[in-house]
Amino acid sequence: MSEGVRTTNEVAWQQAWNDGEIFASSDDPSKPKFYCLEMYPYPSGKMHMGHVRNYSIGDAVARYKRMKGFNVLYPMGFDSFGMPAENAAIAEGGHPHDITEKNMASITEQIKRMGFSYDWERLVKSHDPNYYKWNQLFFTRFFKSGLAYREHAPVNWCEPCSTVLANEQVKAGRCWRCNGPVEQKDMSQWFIDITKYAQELLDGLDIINFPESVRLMQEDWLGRSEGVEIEFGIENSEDTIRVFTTRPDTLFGATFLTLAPEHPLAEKLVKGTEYESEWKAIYDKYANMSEFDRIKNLNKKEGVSLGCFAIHPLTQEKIPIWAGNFVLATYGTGAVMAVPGHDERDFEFAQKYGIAIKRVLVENEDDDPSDALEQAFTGNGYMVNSNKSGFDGKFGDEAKDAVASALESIGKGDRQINWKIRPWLISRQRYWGTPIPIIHCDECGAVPVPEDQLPVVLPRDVEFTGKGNPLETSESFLNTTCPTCGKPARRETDTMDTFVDSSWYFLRYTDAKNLEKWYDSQAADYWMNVDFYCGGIEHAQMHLIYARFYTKALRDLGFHSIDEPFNELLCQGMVNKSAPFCVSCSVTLPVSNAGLPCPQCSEPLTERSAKMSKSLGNTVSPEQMIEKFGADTVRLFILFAANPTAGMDWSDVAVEANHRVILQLQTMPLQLLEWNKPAHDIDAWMLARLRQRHQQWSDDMDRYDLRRAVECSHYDLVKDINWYVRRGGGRAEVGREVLELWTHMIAIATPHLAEDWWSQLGGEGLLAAHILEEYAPVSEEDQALLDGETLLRDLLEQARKVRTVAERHIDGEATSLTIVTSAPWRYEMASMALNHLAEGNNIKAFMGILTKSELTQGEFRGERLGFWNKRLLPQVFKWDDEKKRILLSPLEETVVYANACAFIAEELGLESVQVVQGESQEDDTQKSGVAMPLSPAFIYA
RNA sequence: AUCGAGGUGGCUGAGGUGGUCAAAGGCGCCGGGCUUAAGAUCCGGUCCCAGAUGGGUUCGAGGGUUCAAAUCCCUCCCUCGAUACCA
Repeated sequence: MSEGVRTTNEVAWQQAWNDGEIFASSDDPSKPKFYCLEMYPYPSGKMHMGHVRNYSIGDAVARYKRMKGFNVLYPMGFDSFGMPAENAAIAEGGHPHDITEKNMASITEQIKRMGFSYDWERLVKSHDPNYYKWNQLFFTRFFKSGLAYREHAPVNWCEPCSTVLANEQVKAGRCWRCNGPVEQKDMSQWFIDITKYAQELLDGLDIINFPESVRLMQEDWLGRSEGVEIEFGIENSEDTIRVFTTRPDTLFGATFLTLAPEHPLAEKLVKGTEYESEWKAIYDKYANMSEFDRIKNLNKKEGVSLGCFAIHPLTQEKIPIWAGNFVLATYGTGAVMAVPGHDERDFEFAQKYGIAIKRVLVENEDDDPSDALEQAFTGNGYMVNSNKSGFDGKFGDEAKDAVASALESIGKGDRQINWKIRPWLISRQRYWGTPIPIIHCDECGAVPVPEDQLPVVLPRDVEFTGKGNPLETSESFLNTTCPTCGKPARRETDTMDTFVDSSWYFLRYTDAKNLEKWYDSQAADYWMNVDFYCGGIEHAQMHLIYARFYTKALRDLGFHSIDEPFNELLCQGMVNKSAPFCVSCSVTLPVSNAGLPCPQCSEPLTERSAKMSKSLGNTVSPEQMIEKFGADTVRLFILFAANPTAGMDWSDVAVEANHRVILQLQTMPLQLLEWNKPAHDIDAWMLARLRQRHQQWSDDMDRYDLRRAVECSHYDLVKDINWYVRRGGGRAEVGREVLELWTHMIAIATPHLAEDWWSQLGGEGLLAAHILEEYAPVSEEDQALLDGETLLRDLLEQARKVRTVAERHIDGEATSLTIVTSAPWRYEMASMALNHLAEGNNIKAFMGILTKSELTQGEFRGERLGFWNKRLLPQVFKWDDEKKRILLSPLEETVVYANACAFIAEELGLESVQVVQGESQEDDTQKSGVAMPLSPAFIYA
């Protein structure tokens, strides 16, 4: 290593940032704010590559915005309540609190070692009573406003986790965390009514910048459907059955009604009849079946007749009432009108039980209404067979509307909107979460803990046996007095879902040190909403929907005035690494199988990239990588390997390559600061290039295209500088200017290296605190300079290619070169054609224009028209946009080359180089016919 | 099964209003020059066959439209993600 080149001491810079409190942020309404956030992690013991990627992206954005003069809030915290710590306590002894604190300490250290620019002062920990106190306060406010309530209802129970789960946490009938089966249990539980905000949550999706996939997932989850609730009378009964349908246009095809087995009317209708035992059987079978089993039995339609009849509201026909397993008690009214002709489920059911299938829609207007249905026709169609006037022939929305209106006019139907989303079940029968601040009193019922008695702190005197809720083992916690009547009472032992914690932590960050209040509403209004939120897509419908809901609910209670928490969401891709893969078994195997045949089929294995996981053993430890290459290398690699949203493959070779780049970059300040050459024409080019690079880089950063930004700052600029030097540049002033701006540009990915540069430059203070001045955009003169060098580089490449050929002809080494540029009329013809195309015209029409043009009159007509057809026409399509722009610009190729003759001669090792314009007076070469615009003829001698 | 997103050369990544597209750029790799040396830099190569500007086969597979398709249309396959009878 040459003298003066510094090896970056990353830890020292981290210390300096810390000592200088560079990243501490304060409210400052005079500056534009930027809130950059990553999803706060659960503190498992180690940082993994997914974290590193996530935070490398966020940190780059935060540093960029800070540099551009924004007042940046970039906080970090821990989602530190949750089951893993409690499970660890059960399995290994210890206390969840201690386990959590220990894990947090170690992961914090690792995160800090990466040099991320967090404001650690604002650290938020979910398990801190100063945080969860406000969970409790919000809950009591929700309770008072009716948004939170307790209800005895069937809920999802996960036995392995021994707690209930929210709907969102049941994935394919299994627990999102442990993948255990989920059963239905009737329990008294706490809910927050997110459904009140369903419409607003849906509407908000249009104004925020979420990835399309997330938007769709949330839309699906909210599940808005418009339809009609229809009332059916029951024969010989005062009762009625209401059903919800989105397809009122098929009402005339309803040949039976189906109730969920749990529907209250079902029991009533069969009570004491011969049908009771059959109904009871199906009720017992399905009412408590786990969701997982139910899904397994999907498509096995099963039902029983209830032995009575409903009255069709429009035709007064008698239609039988059934109970069926495929009707959900919790959606709509728990009852459906069955239209086997136009619904697949009803069709299957009707076929199985021999119920009539009636056609009431035809696909095409002139189709035969009496055609039998081979299968359900579920699309929109033209109404037929209604036997009433005013319906047949109507299609789609018009048909739905006609039926809905008819029902409304006789008071038998109401237009309604139904949602799939259910109230959020927040009770958990576990210890390690926020205690729900409720006291149960025999006299007064469920009473919220008064706000001045909050927080209700988690007690330490509990036993972690793995059975039941540990809170129930704490007598000191359980026994209390009723805040209303003062009599002995019991505390609620359920704790809150950890997603409650993460539903407002971003608000707490805006005023995290406040011990008196949840947060100051002005602070929240100043910082919110989050401008850039980066995290994994796995939270698309849990966290990201709860957080949006909480923001709205808290707004309505006057805590702030923000509608949406997150403006821009970026879901970063996964970090993968190759693992053995068997093509014929289509299975990925642990890395221990590398080099061995497939254990199942004995075929040789190939490699395939797969998500890093412990089970495959294809993980890479961030700690080891930092140890070996430093944080800057890891960050650079991660940002450069792929777009933030794309999956990326970990590659050891590529990491090393990036490390070499870092080593090379370490030498740059020394090199640039030693420049002492005199002024040169190329100086202006270098500065123009610098402006261009800065502009590209800023544009890329503004679009969060970090890969391209890093390519620009860490790769392209190096090449530019090499070219500058090669062209004879090396002026001290230029070196300084380049280095100053460039230092800022490299700081977003490699901040430690940048600080080294800054100190070598003698920059004031720490670079991380330095705001980049407005930088001039690329001017027209700049563009001309840039274009000129582009031409020159192309020329050299072409000249080299021709040379080897030429030297065989002249039978020896060339010593001189004559460059013959195109004749002026060729340029003119090219620009005419390009303009013609740019105006959106057809190229075929150009011939007509050409024949009338002055260019093709007189003695040259044949030659020039031939040139167009044979040479220029195909070439017109070959030029890329840049070349087209150059051709249309005033820049003269001949002048560019002529000014660079000495350089060309030097580059090619020639004694002399001349440039002549084709067909000019100086041109005695006879070679101008070969020359094309931007592609001159070369004559070596 | 349904609904999204997507499949481009070792990787990354442009292009996608049909025409110089064998497909930009970058990375990696290979060869060479320069060097005491180098991670620096420069030149060349990197689908196959040629080697004085040529030929062949390519943009998941197959078919179609066209003078012309990576680009348009159809079918299929694969990958990833979401959903799980929502009436």
